Amino acid sequence: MATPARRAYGGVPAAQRRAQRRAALLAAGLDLLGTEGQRRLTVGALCARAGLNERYFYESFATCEDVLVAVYDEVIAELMAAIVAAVAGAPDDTRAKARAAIAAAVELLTDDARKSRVVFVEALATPVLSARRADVARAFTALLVGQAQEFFGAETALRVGAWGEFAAVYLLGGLAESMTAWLRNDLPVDRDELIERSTDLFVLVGEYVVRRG
Amino acid sequence: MATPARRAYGGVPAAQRRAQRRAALLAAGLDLLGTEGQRRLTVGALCARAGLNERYFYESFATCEDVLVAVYDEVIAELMAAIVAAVAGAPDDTRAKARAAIAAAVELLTDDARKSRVVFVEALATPVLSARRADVARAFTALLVGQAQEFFGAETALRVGAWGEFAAVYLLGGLAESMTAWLRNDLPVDRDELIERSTDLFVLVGEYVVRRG
DNA sequence: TGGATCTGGCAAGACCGCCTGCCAGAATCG
DNA sequence: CGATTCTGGCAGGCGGTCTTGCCAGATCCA
Repeated sequence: MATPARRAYGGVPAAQRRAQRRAALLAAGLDLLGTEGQRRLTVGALCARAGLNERYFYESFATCEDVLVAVYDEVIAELMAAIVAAVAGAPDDTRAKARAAIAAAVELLTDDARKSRVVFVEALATPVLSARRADVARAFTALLVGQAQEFFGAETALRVGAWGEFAAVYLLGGLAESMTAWLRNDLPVDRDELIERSTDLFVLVGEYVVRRG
Repeated sequence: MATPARRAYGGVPAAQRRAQRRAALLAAGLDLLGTEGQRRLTVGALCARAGLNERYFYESFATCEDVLVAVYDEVIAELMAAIVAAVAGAPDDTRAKARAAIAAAVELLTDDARKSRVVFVEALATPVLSARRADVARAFTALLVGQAQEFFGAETALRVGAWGEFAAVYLLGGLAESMTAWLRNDLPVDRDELIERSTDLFVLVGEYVVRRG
């Protein structure tokens, strides 16, 4: 902007108006990305859905890719926070912790199909996001392995090593695929069964890895 | 074409030339889709990579989406054929059959990273392909459930039902995620271990479903 | 050899998205 | 009130893609 915002307008200070516009763009970004997909995430569509003039796009972002990244990071942060909170609030028991984490993820991502599309579909296809998704996958794998170590003890953890990481990747991939299949109505179970049976598989595989590692 | 091909040229009959051009476009399509992604799959790029004039695109396809679908179908057909052949040639034993199928899929998709990208990435993001991918996922799930029924018997299969389908989706999702993680060098195992450990998990989950179904 | 067909190259017109710049009206501050 | 700033709308140059049409040279068939 040639003339940076300084003055209050409509009783709202300049900094807050900027923040509101940025938030409106992000909300529009989640909407577009989660329904139409990355191909339709254009400056024009974004501003039209946000009810803003195109000029204001460049006030908050330089390119559409920046919006892509910001939307993705927002959803991932929300997901991480929900999982961490759920695990912290669950009873001190392997299965209860696992169930709480799975339930938090499933509920967040199936309550809002846009978020699930962002995480499971759009994150893969765009170059900028795929690198980020790899980081996220590593983080979730580490989180899962770390949780398992807390319950099975550090000595067993040492034995587990690559096997544990491999199993964690499998479980996360299976959870992702089962969520997308469920959202397509391709899994003849209700959401509670989805959570319960996923927990069963997490526990089964976790115990198997410890036993055999 | 205003004047349909009739005459031989360069010693090659018209129908064969058409088929060669179509095949060249499909090869270019796999190349572009598997490296650059759907965004770069344009008429111009396709014909440039195929060494053809843009006019010839419309001889074999009406839109770029048609190329997308043809490339995807080709890869899936190849994958299905490799799996079916591997299963048919394997010893009559649960684990051997499972291992053969997994090895065939892993080898085909990791030998050619373009195919893995088409199947695991591009198939999700494009509307035309995502519907197709859902069909493919159902087919693979049915194939896996069917194979399991052959070994555990029809009576147990009846008990298994939705549980078996759910577990099959999980295993296929896990296999997909582990392959993409392996291709990113995020799994500290070699390809034989990837196959062997995947087989372990398939057998583990399969037996669990039958036991508990 | 002459006419028909095949081939690659090219360009034009249309559409779409990007990004900048200009404008008039509304709201604010001194 | 007057000057400044904020706001939405819009137009235009730029680049990319699509699709059709034309052309000249190469090749084939009669």
